[in-house]
Amino acid sequence: MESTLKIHNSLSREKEVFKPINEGHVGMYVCGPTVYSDVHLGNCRSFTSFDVIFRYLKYLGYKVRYVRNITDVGHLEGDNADISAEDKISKKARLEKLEPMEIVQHYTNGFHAMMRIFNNQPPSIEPRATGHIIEQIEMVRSILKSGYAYEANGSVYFDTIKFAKENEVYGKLSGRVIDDLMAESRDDLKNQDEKRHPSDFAIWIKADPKHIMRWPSEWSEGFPGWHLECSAMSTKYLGRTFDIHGGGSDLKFPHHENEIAQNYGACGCAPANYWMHGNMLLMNGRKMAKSDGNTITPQQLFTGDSPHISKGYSPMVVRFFMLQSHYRSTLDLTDEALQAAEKGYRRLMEGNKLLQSMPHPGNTQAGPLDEELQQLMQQVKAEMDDDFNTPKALAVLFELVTKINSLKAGHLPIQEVSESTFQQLKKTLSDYIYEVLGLKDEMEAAGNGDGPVDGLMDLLIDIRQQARANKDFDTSDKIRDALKELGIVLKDSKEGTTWTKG
RNA sequence: GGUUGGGUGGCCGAGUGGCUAGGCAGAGGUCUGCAAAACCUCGUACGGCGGUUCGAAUCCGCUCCCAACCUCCA
Repeated sequence: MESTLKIHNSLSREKEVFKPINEGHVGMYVCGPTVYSDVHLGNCRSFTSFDVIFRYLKYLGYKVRYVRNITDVGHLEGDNADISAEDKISKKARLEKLEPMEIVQHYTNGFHAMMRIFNNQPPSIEPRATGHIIEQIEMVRSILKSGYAYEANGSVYFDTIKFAKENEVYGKLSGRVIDDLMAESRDDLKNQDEKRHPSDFAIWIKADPKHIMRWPSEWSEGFPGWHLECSAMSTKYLGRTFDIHGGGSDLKFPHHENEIAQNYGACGCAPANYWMHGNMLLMNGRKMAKSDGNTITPQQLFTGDSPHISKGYSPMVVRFFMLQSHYRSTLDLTDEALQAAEKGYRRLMEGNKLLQSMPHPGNTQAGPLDEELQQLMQQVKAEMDDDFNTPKALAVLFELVTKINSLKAGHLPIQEVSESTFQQLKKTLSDYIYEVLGLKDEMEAAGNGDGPVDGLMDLLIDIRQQARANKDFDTSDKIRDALKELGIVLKDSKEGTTWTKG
């Protein structure tokens, strides 16, 4: 497979030509959610970005194994979390008087439901940390064996200083300066006296007596540290070194940096060739934060039940809104921007619908327009090949929509468009909109539905046409206005009248 | 304080050393019974100050501001 795909690699901070380890196959690991609360809208953006990446890789013909984990143990509360902190799931379970696995199940279900609402495809494998305790213990053993970890009071810590001294890789991804790291004195340890150095992190944590989640091991009854699950599960399902590792940019440090250290520590090799990081979602130019009220849940966004927005926006409008920015840029969520996205989304979908309903007249001869269309279609792919540039790809799709509308209106000569280009255009547009970008048509289409509505609409349109023919504009406008009240918009054209919802 | 990434027209958002991004909003026009939709035309935008260059929003330096992560303080 000749690949022209370029991916921005966070490790090199440059766009690199994508070369998979196994020709035609891609192994991709994306850090999934810690299921201790409802999905955050920012997470939805991140997973949507990787969904499009997953979709496009498949569109290119790759056989993709997409692994996205569920973290259901090990992620600790608080900053610089360690032995003194509490596991997020465990804490929630204690507060709500539920089994930890009830918490996990509840929020996993919610997460899945939300992914479906955003039309994100499920990953190929979705492993859970608690389902891979054995693999994680195995990995702790390997790291201990290679000398990059030490045991203290039943917990096991990764020795970052030793690792950093002996390997060039620590800090490379996040740009940490190792000298600064080492310069931190032992006085910084405070009550983390089990650690030899502040930057060391736990890979196995001895459970204190009141901790609910615990598994036996040779070091203690305890649980694995956060970061370890991803190292263990990516290795298990994708191999020691695989193609793409993704996640939100907030995971670069410490999570991904430590993951890399663990994998090197366990097998002496890099986990992934390409690291990809999505950027954050802002609202009104500031970060979303519950503390100052600058936050909105996906549900509120859909219903409009929030002081930050004037109305509800459908999931596909939100998805389209996200796709209009590049995954590596921050995206500012504002009411105005969402309104613009809603109109843009509809314009795109209407354009495609119109195209799909247009017949080719036959007897045409390819002219300049034919070539122009061919060029635009190639450009869509070129934009996606350039580090999944969805905003540029969309811009080109909009140029095609303008052409389509002009063809329909007779402003552009359809005689210049060959049958094969026309069919190709139909396929390209719908492939990109539905398969690659993962948009869905939320508007009920006219004409191809079932049930009595279509018949009723035909009748109303017919009555209105007659009224117009009789210059009875009171009646015709009454029909149009009343339908508009019901959310149905009539569109008149030379060929007749069509209708759309919304 | 450190690391990383940003500051683009009314809003969102691409991009690039000289050639139209795109969407939305706005102005004018075409079409229409009137609208809507659609099409055509229109905006001398690139945080600030210097520098390099024939030419910079795009490269360099300084400065201000924003965000994420980390650190410090509490």
